[in-house]
Amino acid sequence: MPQTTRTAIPEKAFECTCLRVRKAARRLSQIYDRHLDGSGLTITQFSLLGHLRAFDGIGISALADKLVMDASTLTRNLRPLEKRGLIVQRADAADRRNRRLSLTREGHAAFAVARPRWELAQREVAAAIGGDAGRQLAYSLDDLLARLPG
Amino acid sequence: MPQTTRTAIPEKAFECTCLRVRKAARRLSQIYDRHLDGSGLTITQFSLLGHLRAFDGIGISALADKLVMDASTLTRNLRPLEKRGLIVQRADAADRRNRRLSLTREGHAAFAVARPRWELAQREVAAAIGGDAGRQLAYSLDDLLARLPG
DNA sequence: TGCATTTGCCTGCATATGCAGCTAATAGTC
DNA sequence: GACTATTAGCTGCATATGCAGGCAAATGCA
Repeated sequence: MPQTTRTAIPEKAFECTCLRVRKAARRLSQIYDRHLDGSGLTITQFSLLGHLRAFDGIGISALADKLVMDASTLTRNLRPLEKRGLIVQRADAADRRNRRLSLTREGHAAFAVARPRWELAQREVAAAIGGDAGRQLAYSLDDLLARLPG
Repeated sequence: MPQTTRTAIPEKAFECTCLRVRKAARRLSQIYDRHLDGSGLTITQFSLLGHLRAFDGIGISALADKLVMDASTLTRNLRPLEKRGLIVQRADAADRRNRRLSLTREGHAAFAVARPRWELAQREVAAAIGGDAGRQLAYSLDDLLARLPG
């Protein structure tokens, strides 16, 4: 069937891995943020506090690496949290370029308040996609990140 | 081994599906944007032009749905493209609330210039994660989006 | 010690993201 | 036709994102 349409208009747009992942990220962020609504934290901020809880005293660059995020973005994302007193940064005595990040008591409290809401989001997503698929997806994404270093 | 550490500091932060997908999205966006550097388009803008190419005359809301994106975000993302003359919007004659989006000749040209660069990024990622894993990931993400409607 | 390099972080700029709330235009009902 | 409800899109606000380029502290080397 040669050239039935000269200017072919495909029903579907091209397949793009990046777009797919970004769409999923937007949908998931929306779901998590809705669950966190009322906790005073976005999912970005919750993840941040969670990391500071696990890696107390970590510096900006090291944390940015863990989050696969530009250090300048992290600097700015920390600002509202610091202004609200949820985190503190102090210069490292040994190397004053380093800014050691820590949760305050209020930061721990905010995380604790948000955590059950986060768990509901986590469970909702796991239920929707299925346990096996969820584990498979987690593995795939970790593998992707491992194979595509910055 | 009871209570070796009272204040347990886990070596790893919590497992969060949302964070994982967002990290992957950031890494992939970085890779695609670097490949597109010099084309004058970001991967966001390239995807947008690609969709307008496939869905000529589509409205803001319908396109936002396809992109899993808030309509207000899309409105703003279109602005720089319109200012540069890559797209046009005209009110639908039949329903003047609708703003029909189209690529201009310059928009088609910009897409054509960027496309081979995008293909390189696409191939680089596919090579890094492997063909089977790539298809599996695409399936998983499409399934996730289908199971988690807005 | 002095100087070049590297490292850690920040700022300026531009774009990306979504929610709440708004206006304009249409559709539905009587 | 008039009133109401719905729909499409935009604006204000706040946060999220990364690159280029800057500054200051530390390091390496002569």
